[in-house]
Amino acid sequence: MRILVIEDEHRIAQAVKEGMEQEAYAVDVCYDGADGYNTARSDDYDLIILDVMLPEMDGVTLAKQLRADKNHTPILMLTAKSQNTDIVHGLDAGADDYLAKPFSFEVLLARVRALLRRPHESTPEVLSISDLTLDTNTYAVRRAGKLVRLSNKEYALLEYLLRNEGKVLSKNNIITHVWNFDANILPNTVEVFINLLRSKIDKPFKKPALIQTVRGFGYKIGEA
Amino acid sequence: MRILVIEDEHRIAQAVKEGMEQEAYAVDVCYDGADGYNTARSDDYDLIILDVMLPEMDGVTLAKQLRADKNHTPILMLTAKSQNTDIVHGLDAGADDYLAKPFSFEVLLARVRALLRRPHESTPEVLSISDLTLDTNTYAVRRAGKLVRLSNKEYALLEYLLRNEGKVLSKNNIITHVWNFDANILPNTVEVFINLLRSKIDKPFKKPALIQTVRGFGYKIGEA
DNA sequence: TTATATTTTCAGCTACTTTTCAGGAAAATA
DNA sequence: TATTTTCCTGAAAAGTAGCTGAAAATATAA
Repeated sequence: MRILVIEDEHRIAQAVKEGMEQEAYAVDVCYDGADGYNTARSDDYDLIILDVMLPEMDGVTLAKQLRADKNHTPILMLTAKSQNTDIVHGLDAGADDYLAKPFSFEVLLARVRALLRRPHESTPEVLSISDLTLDTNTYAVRRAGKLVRLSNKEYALLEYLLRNEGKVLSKNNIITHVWNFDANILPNTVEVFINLLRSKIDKPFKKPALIQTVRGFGYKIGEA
Repeated sequence: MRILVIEDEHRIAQAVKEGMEQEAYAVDVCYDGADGYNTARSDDYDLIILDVMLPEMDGVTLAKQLRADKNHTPILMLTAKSQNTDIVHGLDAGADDYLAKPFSFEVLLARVRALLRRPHESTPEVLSISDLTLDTNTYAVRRAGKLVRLSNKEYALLEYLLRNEGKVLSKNNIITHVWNFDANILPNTVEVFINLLRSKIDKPFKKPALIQTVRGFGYKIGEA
């Protein structure tokens, strides 16, 4: 899950970025509206967290522009304490929810999850396929009932695969979604992590492998 | 446990804040209704203490608004002595309890405790797991029957872990819940307090440790 | 005040994670 | 069959998370 944060207060941007990364989201940050608009346009984000007050281009204009471009990425708008009129403009402009500053990280996280859930309406807390389960609450991953210990990146990769079950994901797609777009990662790193995952959830089990290579295109998770 | 106090009389607000912090609650204060509404909306509090008479937005309206937003945080409403009609309006608007000014701190504390207990209805006053117990009334913590002395923060941390038994809590999550959201605390401080707790409730006992590290994700309390 | 306890930061250490590298295997193409 | 491309994989290198003893800062008590 990739999130774009457009916020000129570095302190807040940084806090949001770090917190979200902790939760295994890939986060990019832009510090002004114009930059944010371009980045949002040229990249495929799952959510945009957008401050109203921004240099270069304000949040309301930015949201309007994106919607005019037929970009439907969910937008969570941040408003300063007493800019209640902004809220109206914001929702008007196409934002999907708003949050007044200062906010707690927990609330932000709850809203983000709600927005990310929305399209599928009822994303369950436990993702699963065949006898593999991933519990987003406890971060516990099991295959055939056996608990499997995964590192943060391994977990993020598996979660991304599971959320796109059956779909073939290219290495670049995986890099941009599991890592940040400004992360300078070789495609081979994805191969290595696929390998790590396989050696933990596929190889030890005498069962049909769940992670498939689709030569020339990427990887997918699925049965058979 | 995080409490929001919305009260324009600084003297009272201050007294409540200090008293509650003494009792190991994390307290934030807002001095007018609009500010209070936004803060309550954007933050995940466990209880709101709300004055009826407020500048910008009165308490009854505020409570109604929150309930309309589907915010179910318990509300304890403060009314001036002879505003008995307010009480009716207040409870009508969604307040869970009320208290007439002037009140003694002890009474306030008792009500707060009652309200914090209520949501789960059957939330016991004694939290426990395995042979560890934490009595929210007396603040007594025991492991294997032995009384363990904890400092304020240690207690708050343990209580938070116990109230989320089995769930993995990230360091950021812990910081926002056990400290105030505007607290500038290094993640390492959490590590240090986990260490302090362990040295009091886990290490001295030749038993399986209760506090678990989930590397890359956070901590949880639970058996095995 | 001085002493005492609590809270917070700091610095060093260890183990684990992440990333790169280099060579080899497998599949596709000529 | 040789060549090219893509992927796999073991191992080295670089980077990071978490633990801990101790010091510094802060709060509380005597």
